[in-house]
Amino acid sequence: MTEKKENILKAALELFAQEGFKSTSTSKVAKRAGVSEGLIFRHFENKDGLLDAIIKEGEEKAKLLFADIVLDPDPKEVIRKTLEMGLRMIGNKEDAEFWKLQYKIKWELEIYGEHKMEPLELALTNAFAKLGHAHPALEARYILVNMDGLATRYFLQKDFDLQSLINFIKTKYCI
Amino acid sequence: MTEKKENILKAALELFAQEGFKSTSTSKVAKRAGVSEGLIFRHFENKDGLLDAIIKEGEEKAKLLFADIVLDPDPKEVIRKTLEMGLRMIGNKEDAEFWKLQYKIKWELEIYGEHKMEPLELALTNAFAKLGHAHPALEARYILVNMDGLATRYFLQKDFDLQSLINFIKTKYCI
Amino acid sequence: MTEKKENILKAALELFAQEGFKSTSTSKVAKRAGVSEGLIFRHFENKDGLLDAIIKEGEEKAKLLFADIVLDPDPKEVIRKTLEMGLRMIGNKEDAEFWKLQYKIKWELEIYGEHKMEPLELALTNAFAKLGHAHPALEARYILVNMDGLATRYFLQKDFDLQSLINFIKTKYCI
Amino acid sequence: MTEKKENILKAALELFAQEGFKSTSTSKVAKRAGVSEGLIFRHFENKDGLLDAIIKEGEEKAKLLFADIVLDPDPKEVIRKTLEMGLRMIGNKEDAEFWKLQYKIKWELEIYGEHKMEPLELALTNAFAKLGHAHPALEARYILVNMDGLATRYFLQKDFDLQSLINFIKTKYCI
DNA sequence: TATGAATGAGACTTCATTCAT
DNA sequence: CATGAATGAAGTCTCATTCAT
Repeated sequence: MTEKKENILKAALELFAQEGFKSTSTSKVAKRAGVSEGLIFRHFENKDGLLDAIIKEGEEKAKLLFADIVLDPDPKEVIRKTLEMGLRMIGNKEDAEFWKLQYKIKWELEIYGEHKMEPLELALTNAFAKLGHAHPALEARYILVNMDGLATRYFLQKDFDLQSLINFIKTKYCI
Repeated sequence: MTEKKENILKAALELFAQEGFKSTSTSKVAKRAGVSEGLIFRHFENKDGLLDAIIKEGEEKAKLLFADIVLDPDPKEVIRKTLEMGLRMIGNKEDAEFWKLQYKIKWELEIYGEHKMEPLELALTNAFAKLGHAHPALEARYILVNMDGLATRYFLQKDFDLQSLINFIKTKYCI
Repeated sequence: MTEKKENILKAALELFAQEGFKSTSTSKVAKRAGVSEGLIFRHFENKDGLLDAIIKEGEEKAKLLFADIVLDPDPKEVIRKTLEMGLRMIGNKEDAEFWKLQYKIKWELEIYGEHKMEPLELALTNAFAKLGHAHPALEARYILVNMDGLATRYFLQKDFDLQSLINFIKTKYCI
Repeated sequence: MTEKKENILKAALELFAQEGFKSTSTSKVAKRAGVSEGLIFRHFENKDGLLDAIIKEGEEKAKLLFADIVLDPDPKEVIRKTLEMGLRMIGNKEDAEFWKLQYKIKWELEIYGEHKMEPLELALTNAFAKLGHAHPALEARYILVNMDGLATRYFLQKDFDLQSLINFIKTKYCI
């Protein structure tokens, strides 16, 4: 991957996350990447191809993040790590941008990509079962739905206090 | 409000909800509304004005919905009604479209409109306080964050079972 | 048909005939027509649509031209008119442009449109049969192939003397 | 001439003949030739240079073809060979492509290259004179115009029966 | 000789908006 | 109130050509 190609990906990620996919013109991306507009098409064929490349990169990131949670044998840890996933997602500016884009894209393109969450949901179901909960599958889904709610708020509500709400939720799960 | 003006609003609501604001051209709106393109601008000045009109209509709807909840003196009822709000939102096709649009717009324009939720959050805080919860404000926020998560899933995940998850949450609040 | 729409058709005909379809940009057409580029697409949807419109106009013209020949009961007249068709095609600048375009398009798009010639070929076959020729169908085809050759030369060879060659051919058919 | 240079010429000939000069991008040529795009410019300077090279090759081929006709002392043979030239042009796929390109180029660039035909026209004039025709120059031109008509039909009309029409023309010249 | 990344100009097309009717 | 022709800016994408390697 050449440096310019990486610049394009980075610029596109930033702009798509800030202004949305449709609202970001390829010329804006090129300008921010310090690159001729044509180069975008040489490397990614399409504007859609550029988006795909970003999403693909995202799936890799998500896999890594999930792997650490899913493979933990301690059920309490699985739950704790899931809840803290949100905080890790926004640890640095680049990560935050990346995850914000994931949600923006979901809404703009209306694809949830539930299959990506499946391993995590299964691991959580398992964890809740081990801990003796009556409806482990529902508990698992519930906690993940929570994460979507938190993301919605964190990314859209300027002064949203993510940290304290996550702490509060943790107390609910006795963590 | 003339019939044509209403057609425009209806067409715009449908299209904005389906394809997003940016992706919907005024000509598409006009075509679906069975109206000349110019008429949109006579009635709403610009495309943004059309969106504003739709959002404004939305606030009215939301106020009505919230009023019923906020004014209930029974704290358990406040919580129950809040949880069931989601089901009411999607009772008919038009309502579902309307609420889906609200979320799409939020993500596309990145305005959460937290002020609209304030009365409801206060009422919930109050309710949890009456019921003796330790952190009524956090409980209130938590439950609303949940609603956003549910909406995210319901609108984006094709086979999401909203009903059973709401029922499950109700049991958590002993309702 | 508004005046501007006609200007577009006229400008496009001229430019397509002079420089070819592919080599003529829509912006050039718009400029020559004294019209905004967007208007071309409002009226004709596509650059291809613009070409189609021109071709369709052409078919009408050709029909009129052929009708006069085909309907003549005198076989000698049918042949004479066919041979002189070439001269009529180039009677004025606009007609010449039009017919030149027809040939340019044929070669650029590789569609001969043989069905358009069928009535004429039949009429000629008939005429040669009446005159007692041994192979009327071949004579008919031969004379039409000649016309294509004449057009090729007339439009591509700067100093080609169409008139005298047509006169010469006429003597071959004793006309 | 290196192998790659020949590949380029071959690919360009094929593509220019199929899709036209303007419609064929240098990148398409490079791809079909299995060569980097830059190499085209190293060998031919520009796209026009590539076309020139192809045309120049064509003139050589035409010279060879004409030489055999022009040098024949028997006037009947000159005429016969001229008439059969068409069939020889399309003997194999590569030849057909080559000659088709010559015509496509003529129409796309509007250069007839009449000088190339001059020797042949003179030889034909001579032949018709020897045979005692009244207007040998016109006869010569007429027969060549016919060839252009035949080429037009053969290359553009899918089901055109070249052979039988050439045979028919031969009978006209008592050959 | 040969590659392939990179460019800049320009192609076709869309779209919000204006305006005469 | 309503139409629809018309515009100009901007959007996505293509392409001949250059250049460092």
